[in-house]
Amino acid sequence: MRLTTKGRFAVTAMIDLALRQHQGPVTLAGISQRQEISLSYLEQLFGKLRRHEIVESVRGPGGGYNLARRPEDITVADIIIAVDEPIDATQCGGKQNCHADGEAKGTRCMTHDLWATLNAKMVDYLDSVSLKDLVEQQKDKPVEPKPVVVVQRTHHAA
Amino acid sequence: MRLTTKGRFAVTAMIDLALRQHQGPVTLAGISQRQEISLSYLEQLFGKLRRHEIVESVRGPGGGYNLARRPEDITVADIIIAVDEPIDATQCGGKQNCHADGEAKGTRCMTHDLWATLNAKMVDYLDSVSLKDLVEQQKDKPVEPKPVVVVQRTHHAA
DNA sequence: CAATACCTGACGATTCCTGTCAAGTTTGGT
DNA sequence: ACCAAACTTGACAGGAATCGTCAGGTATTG
Repeated sequence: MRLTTKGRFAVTAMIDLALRQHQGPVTLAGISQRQEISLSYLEQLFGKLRRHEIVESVRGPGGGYNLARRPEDITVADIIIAVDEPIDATQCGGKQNCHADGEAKGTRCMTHDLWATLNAKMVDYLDSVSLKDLVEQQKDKPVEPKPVVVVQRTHHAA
Repeated sequence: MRLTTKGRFAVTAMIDLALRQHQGPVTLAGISQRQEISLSYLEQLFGKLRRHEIVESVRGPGGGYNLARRPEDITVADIIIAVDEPIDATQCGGKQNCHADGEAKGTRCMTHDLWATLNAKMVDYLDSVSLKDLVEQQKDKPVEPKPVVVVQRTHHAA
């Protein structure tokens, strides 16, 4: 799983959509204005989200996008995977020399397990966060001035 | 924290280095051949790793790179941060409109917490894995008799 | 007709990865 | 001791891919 700004934009847009969808279809133009994301980029993103059946579109005046599922059934992982699509496995996914012989036997695919585990952890976490969580979290603390917390070197308590 | 193939290459190379450094300095040419990473790219990567004092260089014939610290004191997070350097905070790190006012008050920096938390989780995990762990993990199960997965000759693209 | 989704193409900017060349350091011959 | 060669790092240039935007069009529906 790749983690870039693309996924961040998609999640941001989806949160905006989730916040407003009770008012009927939400237009991309509105999201564009509120979140300061270019309309063209949103179109690309929502094209992918629609094809992954995360959102549904309504055409014509008064149209826009709706969530295709309940907010609690849409996770951050769903969104990121939808827009980042070309996930490669672990460098050796298709290559035949992953556990191949040769002098580099041990070293060739050493990173396979590492990335697989890392990827699993990330997906695991992102899949545990739903749109509903994000929306509610936002409502709980609207604009709280919180001190910058530096999370560092803590032993992972997964 | 960004997660791209760049970090993966760096970690792969560092594992190769960790495995061989007891034989003296390890050349990038060797790593390039064994791990199939272009020499030029390795040079750039190790330039950053050296400036971050993760590796040390020895010039001249017989030269190469050594770990600057013990394997157990070098984490995957160190490596990825070294080569990916331009970590942005969370989109609003430097912007003043993170918790700014305006009509989009609630939605503007909604993703701040999400990405901050995600980032912390990732760094947390990556920081819990040292080079020593990776090397030992590899030695534990050298070539486990795992069922050969289907060798699909898809586009060899990454 | 107007508003909206939806598609295509093109574009600058940034990043990814490779190729080539210059500079430094040790080795070995003379 | 000296010079040339071999080996290595270090730095610059450039193509390839991606990122994000812009402009234009078509289709659908109120």
